[in-house]
Amino acid sequence: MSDTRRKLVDAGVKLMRAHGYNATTVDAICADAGVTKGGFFHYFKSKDDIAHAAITHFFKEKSESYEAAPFRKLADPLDRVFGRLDYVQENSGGKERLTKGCLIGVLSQELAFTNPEIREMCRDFFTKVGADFAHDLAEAKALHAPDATFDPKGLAQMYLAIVQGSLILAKLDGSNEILGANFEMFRGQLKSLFGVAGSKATSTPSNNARN
Amino acid sequence: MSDTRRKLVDAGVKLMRAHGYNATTVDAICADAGVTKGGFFHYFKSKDDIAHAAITHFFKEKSESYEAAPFRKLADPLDRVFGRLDYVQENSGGKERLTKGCLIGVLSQELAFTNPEIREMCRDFFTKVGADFAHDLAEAKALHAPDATFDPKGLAQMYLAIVQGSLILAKLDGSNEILGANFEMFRGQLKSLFGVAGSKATSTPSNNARN
DNA sequence: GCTAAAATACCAACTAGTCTGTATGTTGAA
DNA sequence: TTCAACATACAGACTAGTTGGTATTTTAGC
Repeated sequence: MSDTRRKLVDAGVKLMRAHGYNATTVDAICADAGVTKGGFFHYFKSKDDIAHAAITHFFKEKSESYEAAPFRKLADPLDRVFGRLDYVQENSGGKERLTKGCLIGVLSQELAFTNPEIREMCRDFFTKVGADFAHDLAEAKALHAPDATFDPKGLAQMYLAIVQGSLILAKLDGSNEILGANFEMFRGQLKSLFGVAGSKATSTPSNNARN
Repeated sequence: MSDTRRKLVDAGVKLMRAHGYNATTVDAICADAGVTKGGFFHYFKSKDDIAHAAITHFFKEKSESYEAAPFRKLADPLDRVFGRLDYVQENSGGKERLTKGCLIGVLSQELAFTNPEIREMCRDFFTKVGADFAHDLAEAKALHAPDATFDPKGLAQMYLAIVQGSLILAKLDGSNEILGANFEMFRGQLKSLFGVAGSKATSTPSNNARN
């Protein structure tokens, strides 16, 4: 893969994450990547095209990151559930001034009603991320709370909404504290649903990251 | 207040809700309102200016709507808590094809890093909506669960995140079902936190709206 | 109560600048 | 010499905002 192309995609992801699709100009992407217009249109046939590439790249990067994350190795699925939340928090910027959001969330808001292709790509992203989490939740339910009535897929959707909503609020505060606070509540809800009294899940090694 | 100005603001709210700030052109607002450019710039000194007016109008409209909502009249604060959720659901579009989101959520995503004034207006909106809900939550806590450890303000923030996050996901689905599902989960969490066994809150007259 | 002046409410056409995308040129490697 | 990988320059469309005007309403003097 060409180095120039990669630079352009990186710049596209970075700028669109921060400012959205419409406010990100091709010139700005070129400037950030250190490439001229000719170089840009050599690799992408339109601005729309680089948005597709940005989403694909963003998804791939996140997938690989989460695939290799420490919580994946935990044997107990419920530990993986809580471990995932810790991991998301650790990788969400922390305390320094927040200057980016979720690319998919931003593009969804801006283009869902006008760009069906991008809408489907965003939908696919959330479907896959949600299904991945739901998988752990279902395993954890089978193991720890087989008689509970909650729906793992519904819980995963709730997780997605909390993340995306928290990121919007975090943008306004310029800090990601809100994500941590909301995750802490979500953990409580999960513990309640899984019948964790506060001993099992809270004492696992991966579940004390508070950033 | 001039009728023309009101038409422009209505068009601005409508178009920005659906497409965001940058994708909404002044010409489009004028066309939707049936006014020419000259008319527009007679009432607003810039595009930025009408965004301010749109936020103010949106906030005022929502405030009045919620101030007059039926749940306000309920005596028990916990009933008001659940009644508010019902009310939000009822007024969030329902089943027909979704063509709008939350103006404040959209503008936050797009402008939080580039337009400090609008960022503060959005922040103010969420602060006030959150405080309003937190007020009921605090009263409900004092009455029903004085020994519980949860923080009403934190719960209200969670509520805001769930709404905003659900609206993003709803845009992708073209339906608001996800908001209903997530609210149902949130109700469960609230019941758990307030120690409602399923009898008290679920049997109140206002808490069975499922749309 | 009438009228002239002034302010308000708008309109149509235009400007200056920005944006995406194209057409054409250059360069270095195979 | 050919071709991929860029660069430069520019065309065409679009956008925010301006200008200069006209119709309508409001105000003020008599």
